[in-house]
Amino acid sequence: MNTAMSRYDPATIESKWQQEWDAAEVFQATSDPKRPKYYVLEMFPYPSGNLHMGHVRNYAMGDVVARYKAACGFNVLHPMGWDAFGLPAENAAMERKIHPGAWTYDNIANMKSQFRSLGLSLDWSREFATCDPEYYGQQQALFLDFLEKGLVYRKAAVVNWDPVDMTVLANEQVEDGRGWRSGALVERRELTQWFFRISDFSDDLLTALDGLENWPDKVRTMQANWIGRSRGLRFGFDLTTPSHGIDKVDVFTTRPDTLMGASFVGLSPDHPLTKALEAENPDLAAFCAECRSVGTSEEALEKAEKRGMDTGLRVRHPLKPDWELPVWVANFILMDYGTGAVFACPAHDQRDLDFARKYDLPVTETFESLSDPQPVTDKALIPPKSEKVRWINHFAGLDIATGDAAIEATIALAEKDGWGTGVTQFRLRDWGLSRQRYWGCPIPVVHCDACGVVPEKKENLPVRLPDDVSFDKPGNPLDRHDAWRNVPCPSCGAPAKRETDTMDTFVDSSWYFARFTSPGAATPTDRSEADYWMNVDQYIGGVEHAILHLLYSRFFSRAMAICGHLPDTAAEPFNALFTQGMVTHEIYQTRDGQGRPVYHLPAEVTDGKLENGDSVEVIPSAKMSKSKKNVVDPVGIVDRFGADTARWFMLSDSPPERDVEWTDAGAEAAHKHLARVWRMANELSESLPKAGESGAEAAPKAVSDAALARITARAIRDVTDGIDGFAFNTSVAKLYAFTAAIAKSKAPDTDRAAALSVLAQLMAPMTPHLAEDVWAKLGGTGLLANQPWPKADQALLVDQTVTLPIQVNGKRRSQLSVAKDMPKDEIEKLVLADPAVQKALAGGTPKKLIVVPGRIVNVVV
RNA sequence: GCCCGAGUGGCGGAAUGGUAGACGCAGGGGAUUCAAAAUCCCCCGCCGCAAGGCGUGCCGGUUCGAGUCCGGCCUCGGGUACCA
Repeated sequence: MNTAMSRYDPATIESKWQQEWDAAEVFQATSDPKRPKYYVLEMFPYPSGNLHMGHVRNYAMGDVVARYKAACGFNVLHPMGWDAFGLPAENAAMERKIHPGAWTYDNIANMKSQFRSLGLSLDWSREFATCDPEYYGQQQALFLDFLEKGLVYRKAAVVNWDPVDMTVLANEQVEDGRGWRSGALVERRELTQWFFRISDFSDDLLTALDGLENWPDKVRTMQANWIGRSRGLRFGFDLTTPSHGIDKVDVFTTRPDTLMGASFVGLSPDHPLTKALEAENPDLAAFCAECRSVGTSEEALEKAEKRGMDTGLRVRHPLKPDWELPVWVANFILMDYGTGAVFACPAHDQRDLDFARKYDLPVTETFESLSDPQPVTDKALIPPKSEKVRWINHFAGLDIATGDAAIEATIALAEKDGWGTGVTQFRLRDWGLSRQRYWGCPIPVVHCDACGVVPEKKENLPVRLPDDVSFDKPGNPLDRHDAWRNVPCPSCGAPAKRETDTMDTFVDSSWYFARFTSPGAATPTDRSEADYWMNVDQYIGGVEHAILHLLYSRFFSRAMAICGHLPDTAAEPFNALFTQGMVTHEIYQTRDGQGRPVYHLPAEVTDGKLENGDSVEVIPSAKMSKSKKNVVDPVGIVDRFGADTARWFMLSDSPPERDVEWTDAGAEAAHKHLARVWRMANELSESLPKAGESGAEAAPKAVSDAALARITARAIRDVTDGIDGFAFNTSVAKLYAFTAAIAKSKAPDTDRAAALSVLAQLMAPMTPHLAEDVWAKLGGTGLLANQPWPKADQALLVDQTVTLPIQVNGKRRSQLSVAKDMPKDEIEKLVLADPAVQKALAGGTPKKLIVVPGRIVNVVV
């Protein structure tokens, strides 16, 4: 026997079958109205330079679905591209003096070759990068269409400004209120920026969530909370003395029923009245400057210590004009929500209560608990709005009522008496898309002194990014690129200037799925292709995208449908969503001379020690990240074990929606198993008739051995159920068991070969190269990638007898093997005769006897 | 801070409200081998000699029966609108 031929050698078989698939163009998708389509998409990657294990897991899952659906007869679209604009390229440009485009395309080339080694069933003919002018040009066309439909507008908004680097910072570039490079305290600066009118769609985006039945509930809940519809009252507090031409402070509240518990009126540091007061009050100005120095992120604002300052102004209570309330500026009031001003009711709001205690402001209860009437001390009384409470001196005459009823009564009263209006408010804000950066899609407008903001003409698209830029100075290189900026006005022809802001990269990823249906089209989409392929039938990606990316994409699909680029049926673009967990790894750490942590790559650590013998501290698993050096490079794993092993391991053990820990031992076990399957096929192939010999055409078709046939039928059912239910880990477990059963079976080799062929088919979505090799060795005809999915023989799935566990008082004491359809009374007789039951009864009769047919028996004594 | 998840043996995990721990790893024992690697077989939640008891992050509840449902916590993770 030739030893080279008797060992599982993934390097050889993987490249062999990849070439076969390419040559046969198995994965190229062509629209065909006569066939049912299936569009499977994994969130496309950012081209950071290298694939990581999270990618392998994500794309292995998508590949399982794609290959499985193809085997089930669908015309499958499974494309791939690159989310290629973004900050890291500009950082690389600054740090390494390399053009962001060159850096990005190098990374893409590198990652693509890594992708190809994984043997994914991708249609590479549809590949594009969002930084390709052909792509972003169409994105600019979409922007102009949105502009025409009134879906985009400009308004002032605040950004993080680094006064030393003279540049706008992303939230992640702000650390403890300071710029990450300069260390300077950040300031909030107001700029005029472009916004998508996503908030016009708030109601629709919220109610349509109900129809997304194949989305995880958690994602729908998160989106619903994010959109945040709330019913409340908008009304004004009159100032006792008008200030700076302002005589009234408008507030929005979801708890107007607690108005009699009002303690003070609070203003955002960014409220117009605050700003007016600041000009003449240096203390207030200093306080507001401090409030603004924490940056713009909601997290930083909310986590900051709750602080405030009395403005000295007073307002009248709308229900009792002789009741005056102080007006405070407080750092926890957001200008972006409601009116940027609130009234505080400390008795029924924890944050207000903490604030009131700190500044010694009054705390007045407006209702008390029915079950436990206690005065509020340091814990606000906040029962569910559906719970009945006792009202104290309620202005609408309520006594015992729920919060919900009191809110509606208050709104009705306010509207009747004309001092307030019931409104439905959404938390969702319009989507600011302007970015003061180079490496993004240019916003295709021109600023003309005479004509104002003028859209670029569509025939002039794409507005290309200039290549000759430098990153040696802070700020956006487009701002100082006069040759690029200075253009004639598209409308009047006079000298004008291009917009130098580029688009948020979330725009790029909000429609790429639509572009994949016709990546070369001269318009954003080709409607016949989009009509055929949309929607995405299965979308797969990280749960970290649960809100922003998915919500923006839902908005974009609606907007594209309005502009005619997508059918109305694609307003919800993703029929089913699956969110997979992260890949984690232990972290290995030592300390340097100053006690600072030093991290080490897993590859540098053997048995808890470095090469020089130093032992490392093992920190529990965390998401793989470069800075913690707990990354496992897929390239190394593919070189060592093959792509099939990497894929198999990433699909085994952990449920796909949960995090998975990478361990070397697990990878080795996966490899061992694949080698075992290959070996079995190799051995069996030698005992089968060789091609050309008599009987060779009688390649294995069906398993005739009764026991093995039953096992095979069950394996088909169980593995299929696992794939259908996105429980790939249980499919893998069943495949392990099926393999062991074939190995143990005493059935004739032809039967075992037939069973092994089925195993290959079932493994094909996960380990496609190995499966092809086994299939071919066992005499399978054609490419396995083109074979239909095996069908389980239903007759073999039915059990004739069933084992019933017998519980006494809920604890298992015995069991009983009975015919599947034995009547209840017969089972009861057998149960009562059981020695363990007899013993428990001790001569008495059971209080209760529960028989759940086919499942369990419980005797209550 | 707020929103959303997750927590089961030494480890990853399985389990329509119905025998907790499938399958895999690690560990132990054995077979094969001159020896090893590789491979194959068996055992394997904890305490206990045993009978038996205890066990799904913690406390309580519903139920004949709870890992699963409900209430209250704890810890870890994701998001928090300019990271993608």
